[in-house]
Amino acid sequence: MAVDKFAVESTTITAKISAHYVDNARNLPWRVPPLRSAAGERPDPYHVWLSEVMLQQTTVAAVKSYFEAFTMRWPKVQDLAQANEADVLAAWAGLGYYARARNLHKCARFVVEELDGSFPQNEAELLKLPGVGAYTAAAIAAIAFGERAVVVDANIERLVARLFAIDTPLPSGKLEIKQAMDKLTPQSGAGDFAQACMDIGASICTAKNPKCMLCPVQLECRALVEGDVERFPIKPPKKSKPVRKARFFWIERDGKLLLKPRPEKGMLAGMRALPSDDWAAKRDGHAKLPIEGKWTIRENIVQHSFTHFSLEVDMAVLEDDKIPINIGDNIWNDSIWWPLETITDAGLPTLFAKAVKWKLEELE
DNA sequence: AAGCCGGGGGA
DNA sequence: TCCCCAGGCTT
Repeated sequence: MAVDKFAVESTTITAKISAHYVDNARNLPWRVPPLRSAAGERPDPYHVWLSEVMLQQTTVAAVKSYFEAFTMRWPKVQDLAQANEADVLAAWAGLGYYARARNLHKCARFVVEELDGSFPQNEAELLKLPGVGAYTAAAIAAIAFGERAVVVDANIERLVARLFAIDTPLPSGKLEIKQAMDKLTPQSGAGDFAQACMDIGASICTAKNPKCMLCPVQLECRALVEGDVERFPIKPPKKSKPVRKARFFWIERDGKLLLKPRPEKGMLAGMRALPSDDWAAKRDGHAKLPIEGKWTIRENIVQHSFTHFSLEVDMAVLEDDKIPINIGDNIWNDSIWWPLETITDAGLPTLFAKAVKWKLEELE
């Protein structure tokens, strides 16, 4: 009778990764340490959900302070559900991908109003929540509720592709990777196993310069045998990033700065911002000044890089000292005069925060 | 399947 | 500099 060597290998890998986790787990604010987890303790589903959403395409280092701030300010999902969306967006400022903050708030309200404040306890129901996709649903089900869900994030994708030398280019290769992870995932303790894999992906099986000598499954790794670990996973070629230009408008009166919320769709949707030309609509060079007056143009005050383009920013400063108080309403119907002393509370996305910082330092 | 959506940290 | 990250949603 033929032995499934693949299955034997998977069993060994699972055991070694699980054992490694006991002594090498990262200590993270939203995580129950492995020994307490093995004793049956589970993390607060609200904390798991919040951290998972924050961690989407975002590093642990960037998330930590935001997680602490959110849980301090909104200790329970009911608190978050009662918050104003504008406050949630402002608290999210700097983390990026702001649709996450909108969906977070929407999801909190749904859980409180429709589910009596309890998160769904299985992968299929979690998947229906706004902002919860395939990865996040599996992660919450496994980590918070102990379901045997197959978790695949970028760390696990890399680790598994290397372990089995899966050379099907992504995204097609995702299916094979998920099937391999399915074989690795234990019947119980799927949450800790997923977190163990993610820790290895983050600290050992890194995209560049992997530390294979520290890896608990180096003997089982086919990519290491082949001698080119970094080749996996195979990714499609990256596209070039165009450089675009934007112009911001600095309109100040009595120590207050005129802000204009972004449109509800597109870049930085719904966030408070400096008034600007319509750079986000790929209409560079249409920097028509919003009102008549004495403007000075400061060239290239800020550079900023987004996912699919980078931006060079000019700032037009209105030097008129008799700006009408209702100037904003004359041009836009939703502008705000914000006191410069508390501008850091305005929740400006980093792009605009950089520009404000430049202007305030320029005055010194 | 491909495009859109931020920002920071590490090398 | 470039690369990548505990992805999801829309088209």
